[in-house]
Amino acid sequence: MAGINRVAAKEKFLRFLEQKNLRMTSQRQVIIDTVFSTDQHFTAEQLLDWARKQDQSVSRATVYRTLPLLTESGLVHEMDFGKDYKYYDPNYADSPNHNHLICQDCDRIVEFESDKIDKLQDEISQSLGFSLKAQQLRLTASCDELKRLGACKNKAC
Amino acid sequence: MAGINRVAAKEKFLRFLEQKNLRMTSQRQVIIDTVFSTDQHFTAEQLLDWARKQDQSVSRATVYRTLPLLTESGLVHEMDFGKDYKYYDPNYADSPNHNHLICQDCDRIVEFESDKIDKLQDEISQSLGFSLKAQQLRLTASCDELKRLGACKNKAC
DNA sequence: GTGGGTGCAAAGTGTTTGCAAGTGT
DNA sequence: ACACTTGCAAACACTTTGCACCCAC
Repeated sequence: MAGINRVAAKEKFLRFLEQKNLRMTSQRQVIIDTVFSTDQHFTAEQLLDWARKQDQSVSRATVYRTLPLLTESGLVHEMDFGKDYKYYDPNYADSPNHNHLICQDCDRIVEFESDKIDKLQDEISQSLGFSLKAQQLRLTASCDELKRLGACKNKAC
Repeated sequence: MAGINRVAAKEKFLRFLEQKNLRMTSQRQVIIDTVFSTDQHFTAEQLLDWARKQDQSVSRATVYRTLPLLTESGLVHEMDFGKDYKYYDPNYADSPNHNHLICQDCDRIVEFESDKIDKLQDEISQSLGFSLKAQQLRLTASCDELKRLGACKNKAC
């Protein structure tokens, strides 16, 4: 499903820039092209690599300066997967409420949604006297396939 | 409820050290005393401050070297609240399954538990082919009291 | 006595920023 | 033209580490 709403996302980002009186530059173009042509989670450094394959002139500084714009526009979310660097998730344009399961065996990240959990989160927030604004649910799990077969179809198992 | 299981936690940590052939030193003593006499979340730097009030000789290096031991022992959990530094939560000894709601208005952190959510998380992991090992749920919310009264009984509202 | 522990300061690592030059509108 | 942007490299902030001395067992 890589970048199924790529065009829509890019347009939305353009509107975001306009509304904040910011400019579309060739570097930003390359960066958002890169971001919205994948559905993988990525780090700043990965994004820099990818973008540079398309345009050598993109600098680390510009990547780091563009990422906050992307998160502020809501098209990309900053994620913590327990590592020392931030991950960015470009799939919130398509599925604004999704959650993550990280396999501790193979580092695979599975995205999932659950209306039931969403509902419970809302109820809990209300009962504590708050209005829910955002949520982040991260499950860490181990791969049944690995345990059963001694290997799974992913990376490092 | 600050440190209700303080003694138990300290004993458990002692056993953890023994089992790994590590030693109890006066600095470690001070650090764990400090950790288990609060139920607040804290940063490394805060812990250093607190510990130094009790014993000037505790160094930043020792704090940073002790924290991984505390997390490895399971008595303290490393938390990400979206800041640039790690937070540590000493309440997992008492409530191993709790979750967090962070108020975006006043930065208050509320801990809560939910059997229903725990159960759903297990079901979802199973259905995806994994066995749940750990979970982290973080709700970001805004304070109803603030909205209604223009102020809430906490810090910065 | 020996192997782990400590404090100090230097080194790391991911990220941010000041500056002078460049560029979209 | 003006204000926003860029690349570069230096600066940052938090955390980790090498080393010589110290101390718990």
